[in-house]
Amino acid sequence: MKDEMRRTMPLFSIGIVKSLTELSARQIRYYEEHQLINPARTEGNRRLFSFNDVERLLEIKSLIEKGINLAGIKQVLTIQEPETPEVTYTEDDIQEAQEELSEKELRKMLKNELFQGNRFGKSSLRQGELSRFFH
DNA sequence: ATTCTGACA
DNA sequence: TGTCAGCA
Repeated sequence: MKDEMRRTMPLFSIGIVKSLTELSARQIRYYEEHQLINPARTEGNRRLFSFNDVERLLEIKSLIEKGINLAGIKQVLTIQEPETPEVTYTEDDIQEAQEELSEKELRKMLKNELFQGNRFGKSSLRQGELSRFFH
């Protein structure tokens, strides 16, 4: 599996992204409205975020914390083109990827979290949202 | 239970 | 941005 595929694969619900980024659902949806991210959708219209989306959100968050407004962020981040018919993932692809999500990638994300100044390991991991990713 | 869109005391 | 409504 190519690396690009690994990070564009739609995997996370907005709930997981909320705990991963410490951003509110309101903010995440708002940033999407302004084309800062373009998460995929399930048949039921639920958003599915990729590693790329989460990384972009973390970048957006850090910029917001530095007092930069959306106009400024749009200048910093390359605006993502809405529909990109590049690659299409079947639900089986997504389901399989969510099950095979490696610990290595999670480490990378957790590392990013720490780098961004967030802290896990505590109550931020409600229920077991991420437990299924640990084999 | 969770997420979605629209709206605003 | 928060939050509540009314759906799916």
